[in-house]
Amino acid sequence: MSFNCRFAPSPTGPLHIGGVRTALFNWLLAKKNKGKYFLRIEDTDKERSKDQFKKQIISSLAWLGIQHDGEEYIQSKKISEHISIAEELLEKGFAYKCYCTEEEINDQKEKCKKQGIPYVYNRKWRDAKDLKIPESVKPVIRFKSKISGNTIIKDLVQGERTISNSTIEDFIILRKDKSPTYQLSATVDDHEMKITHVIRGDDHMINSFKQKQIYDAMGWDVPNFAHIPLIHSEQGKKLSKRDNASTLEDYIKIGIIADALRNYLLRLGWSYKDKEIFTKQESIDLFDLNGVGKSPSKLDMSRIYSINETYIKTINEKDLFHFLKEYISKYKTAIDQSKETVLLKSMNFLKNKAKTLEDIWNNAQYIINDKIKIGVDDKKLIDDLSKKVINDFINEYEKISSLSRETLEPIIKSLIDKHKTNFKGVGQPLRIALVGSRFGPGLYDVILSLDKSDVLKRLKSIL
RNA sequence: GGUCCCAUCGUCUAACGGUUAGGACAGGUGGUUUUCAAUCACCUAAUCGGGGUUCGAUUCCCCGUGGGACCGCCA
Repeated sequence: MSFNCRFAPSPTGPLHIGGVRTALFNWLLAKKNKGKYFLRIEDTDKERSKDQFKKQIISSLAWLGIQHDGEEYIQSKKISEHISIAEELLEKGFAYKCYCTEEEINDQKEKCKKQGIPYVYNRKWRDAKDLKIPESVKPVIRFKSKISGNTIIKDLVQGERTISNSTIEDFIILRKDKSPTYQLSATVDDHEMKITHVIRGDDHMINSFKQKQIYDAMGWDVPNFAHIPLIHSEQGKKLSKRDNASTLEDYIKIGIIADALRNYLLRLGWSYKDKEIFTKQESIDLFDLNGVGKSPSKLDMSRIYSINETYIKTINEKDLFHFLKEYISKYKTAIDQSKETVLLKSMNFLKNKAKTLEDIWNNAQYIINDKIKIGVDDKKLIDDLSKKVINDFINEYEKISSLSRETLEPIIKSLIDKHKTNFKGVGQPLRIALVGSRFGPGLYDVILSLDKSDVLKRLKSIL
């Protein structure tokens, strides 16, 4: 059996984290089964579709490492084919022209609302031999939905789903301006693209029942459906654009790395035993629809940070540095080559205190900025004794010919003895002078990462 | 309101009729440490309620309760 999957977003806004997960699941299923994964841009809403969003969707997915097979499929280019299918359905008697005006429909909806009964289009023109066709009204084409019986979909995630056909109205497939609606376009395209597995959000369940009827009418094979539960906000509602941190961009901005987010999204709604960390290859090998749960899951920021931290500490430092550089070039100010060299050498300890790339950036500020800023509270900690300590350190430090942890350690120890204090009494003033804060990387790491002249300059300037 | 659906620690989830209900994140306590972090050890914490079926229900069925999705000439 062949596996053709697709992700079909509409470019009407930035790519949503829920959409990203849908794309991931489609990609995973295709890759696992040696099938194809396609990207289809559903841009038939001319008003709201924007080219910038199309680009953003493609680059976001690329960032995550989800590469689609072939060219992206642009739905708007296929409109004439969609229209001809609508006409075919009309000819074969599976669809009909409806001359109701929008006002007429709205009136009916109003009435139903007042009476508290559910609105269903009254099928006025479904079998309207006796009705006079109004000259002034441009018709829409409606699909003749089944009136009785049930439709069953064997959903790969949800199991067997049944709906009473009477609850599905005669939905519109061609608008009065002759443009196809989603129900038609998506169905025709999925058929044209030979899609075998449609993985999409649970909010599409009803659409699958409608679309199945189009497949049946055309005599086409119905694809397998898998409706995955939605991702909820912390408030427990379907994620909307108003929720913060709901677009991919928001996570990239705070310094989440792609593999970590991919791993997080993978485990949101899917699981494999007790395993938490999956390489990309493992996720392909182990993924299957049986592992997808049925209930919606909430976004958990602390989990994202935690997985990101795991990745930051696990991946090799060269790769990490590469990600950091990419991050800096996008969101921070550029740094020069010599600083980059120091940074690369310092990754091994800068990363230890970081949950995100932004944390690494912050930890590295004392390297990046020649002029360090000392906080007010930290400045207060520099008393006369501190200055004596710093001064003593300078004298000893200047004498050292080869700098290393081994040569530095005896100096610190002797200063602790001399001033009858503890490590904090010596380390804190030095760290403040060097980093600008009493918090920071390990003292030896700091001293060794800076040039000798730089260390002296910083220490002297505080005296 | 109508239709469809979901329900295990705060969160993500494991246990596909038999476990002291497991893991991870978060939270807490303690050890270590060079500040902050990290790390190590330990702890707290869940089967929504009620009925069945069964020798035995987290698991199967029914009814409540709670939550969600959909109800566009948007996709």
